[in-house]
Formats: sequence, structure tokens, C-alpha cells
Amino acid sequence: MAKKTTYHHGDLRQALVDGAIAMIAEQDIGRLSLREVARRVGVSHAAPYRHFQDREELLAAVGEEGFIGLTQAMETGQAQAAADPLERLRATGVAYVQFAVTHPSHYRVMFGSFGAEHCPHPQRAQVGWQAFQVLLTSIEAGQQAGVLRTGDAMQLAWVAWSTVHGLAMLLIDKRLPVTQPEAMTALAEFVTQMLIGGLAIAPPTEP
Amino acid sequence: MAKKTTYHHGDLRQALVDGAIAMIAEQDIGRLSLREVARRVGVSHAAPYRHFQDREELLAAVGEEGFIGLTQAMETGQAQAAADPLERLRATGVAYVQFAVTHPSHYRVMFGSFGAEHCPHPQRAQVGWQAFQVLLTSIEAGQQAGVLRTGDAMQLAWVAWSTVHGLAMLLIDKRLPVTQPEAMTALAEFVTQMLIGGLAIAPPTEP
DNA sequence: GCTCTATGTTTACGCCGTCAACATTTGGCG
DNA sequence: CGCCAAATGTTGACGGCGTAAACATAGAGC
Repeated sequence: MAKKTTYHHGDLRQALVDGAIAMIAEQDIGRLSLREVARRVGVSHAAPYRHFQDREELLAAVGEEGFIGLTQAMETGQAQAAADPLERLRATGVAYVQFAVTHPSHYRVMFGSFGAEHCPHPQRAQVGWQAFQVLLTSIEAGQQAGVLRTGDAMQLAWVAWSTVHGLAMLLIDKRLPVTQPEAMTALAEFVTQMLIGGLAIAPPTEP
Repeated sequence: MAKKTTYHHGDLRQALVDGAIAMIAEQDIGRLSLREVARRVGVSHAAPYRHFQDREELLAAVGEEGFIGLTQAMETGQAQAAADPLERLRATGVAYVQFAVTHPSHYRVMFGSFGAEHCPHPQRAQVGWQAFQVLLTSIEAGQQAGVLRTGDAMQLAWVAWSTVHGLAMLLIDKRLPVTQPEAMTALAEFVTQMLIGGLAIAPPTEP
């Protein structure tokens, strides 16, 4: 129900988003252009403006789908892990980094076009929040199991997010001399392990 | 020796870099334009091409100066801390995040225009490496003092870098509901503390 | 079957990065 | 000093971009 060769397209909005995602998946695009996406979809360069207010709004939609994928990746990774809360948290973090390095351009778009909360794209803010909540829930589970330190779970989740986001960014931007996928995963395992060490319940030694 | 109103400028290259830095410091520029920098410096729009091969190369020079400032900020923060290795590491991390949130656009340029190692800007790679080495040295000091876990110091430094870089990025991009500078610093303190907890020597409890 | 509205197209504007051709200044060499 | 070549800056042009306005067409509801 979308393949008309006629004047009207059917669902141009989704086609544009899909086209943009395909383009950034194919090669590492620094700055993908609205006109190029329109060309790929086979539509005039101004057509996107019937569905998106501006370039930013298309990118926001692309980022939105990215956050959905990230959420799924984390949930899948979690589901494949053992029941141990720390083990699940580890799997979540590794899955996060793996998603980022597998879809580098998409991940950049998700975190590019800055301003998540206050900017006028509440839809993306919501799916972004859902992704964050996977992390948050993992941490709360660890707290309830008594293996993670008590305190504001949100703040602990910010620590975890900072760690995996930072590693993902450094890997994506080729800031670390690590290029092999297996080496990246191994590094993600290591970093996540250190993270969990910091979030875990403090040793009984008190100064 | 640079204030000629004549044809030749004196040191246009540095003037362009300084102008670009001033522009991104004044307001949050998403994408600063070469022509705008040239206009600000009072030179024709093609003049920069006598000093930079392309836009990327100017941005690389801007990022280079940023890394120098970041290195200084970390060293200053370190110098103001106590002699305790963990305390110095904490101060280094906090100074890192503080530099980023104080110069958000500059920090974005430093890590934008991707590809640090293989891309043809070896000069920036070097100053970037110097900044990283401040972190690395702090960690090695902690290892020698016996308060940080043994192992490849480089890998531990990658963990630290990931953490502070991730937090800096999330704060800069307004991904966290933290806007007050004091609250940002407090969060940086907290995150750095968790990081150190993970990097510190493991408790004697062994499973 | 006709009209209204949603959806695409065409055209146009200004900004951008970049290049080539030209102009000026400066430093070295007779 | 005088001249020339290299360094440095300017002008003009090209194509691509984001965006907006005017125009065209298709499909839905009467």
C-alpha cells in the first residue's frame, strides 16, 4: 500500500525516514542532506516540507527510531543474560555500546541536533527516556537485590549512562586505537565491569 | 606586529583561529561558517584558503587549542588538590567536566570532525594525546601508590576517559536535567567518585 | 461530477564551501 | 636601488544546500 508510481506517494513521511536511515547505514555520512534524501526516495527536493517543518525535524524522527532500536538492543541483551542483577546490568551496558558501534551514524544523529528536553521534539524525548529507563530499571533491580549501593537510583543511572555513552562516542569517533569488533566488545565488557565495581555496594571498610 | 590595516594581515592564520574560538564562545554555534569567520576577521571569504586547505583544517586548529586548554585545566585542577593520588584523580576528572561545560561549543569542535588517529591532522592528534596523558599519569600514580587496581594503565585510563567524556557530552547536549553550574559540578564530583570506586583496588572479599 | 484539501512540483533566494584568475605586497638578489 | 618571484589577499564564479512561495494534481466528501 505504498508503491504508487503516481503523483502521491502513499506514506512519504515514513519513506523519508527510512531512506535517511538507509543512507546513514550504508556509509558514514557526516552531514546528510535533505535534498539527497528526497532524491533517493524519488521525490522533489521540497516535498519533505509537507511532512517536516525543517531538516531538524526529519533528523529528530530518525533519531527517534534509533532510540527504539537501542531500547530493543538493550532489552535483548538483558534477556540473554543470567538472572543475576549485576550480570544483567553488565549485559545491558555491553549491548548499549554494541548498538552504537554497529550503527555509528545513526547513533550520532540520535545525539546530534542538540537539546533533548527543551527543544520542540517531545516525541523523541519520550523514546529517549524509554531507553534510559532500561538502564534505570536495571539499577533499581540491583539496589533491591542489595548488590548495588543505595541512594538516588537516577543518579546512579546517570553514572552508567555517562560511562557507556562516553565509550560509545570515543569508539565511534575513532578516538581509541581499537577497531576490531571483538576488541570493541571486549573493551565494553571491561569498562562495564569497572562501572559496576563503582556502583556496587561499598566494601565494609570504613575510614 | 599584527595590526596592519594594509593588504597583508600579519598573522591571519592565528587571527582566524582566534576569531573562530571567540565566535563559538560567544554563542552556541551549531555549525560555524568559514565565511563568517573571515567576515569577523575582516578579510575576504577566500582568504582562509591561503592558510587552511579546507574548513576541516581550520576546525582542527581550533580543536587543537581546545585540547591545550583542556590539558591546562586538568593540570590546574590537579595542582590545587591534595597529594593523595585518589584525590588528585578526582580533581582531574572534575576539572575535565568543568572545562567541557564551560566551553561547550569548543568542546564539541574538539570532538567533532571525526577521526583523530588516521585523519590527516597529526598535530591535533598529538595535543589530544597530551590531554589524555594527564589522565593516564594520574592513574599510573594511583597504581604505584597501591590504591588503584593493577593491570594495563592505558585500559584503566580509557575507562576514566569514557566516563568523563560521556558525562561532559550528556551535560553539554542537555540530556540530563541539570543546568545550574553548581549542580553540574556536584554531579561531576559524584560521577568521578563512582569511577574511582570502580578503578580502586578490589575489596579483599573473593567469591 | 464538483469542489476542497492534502500532497508534490517548480521556481527562486541567499548562504555556504571551494576553486581559478587576478592583484598587491614583500623579501631576496642583481 | 631596482626588479622579480613567491606569498598573501581579492574577486568572481560554480554547484549544492535549506527554505519559502506560487503553482499543480490527486483523492475524498458532498
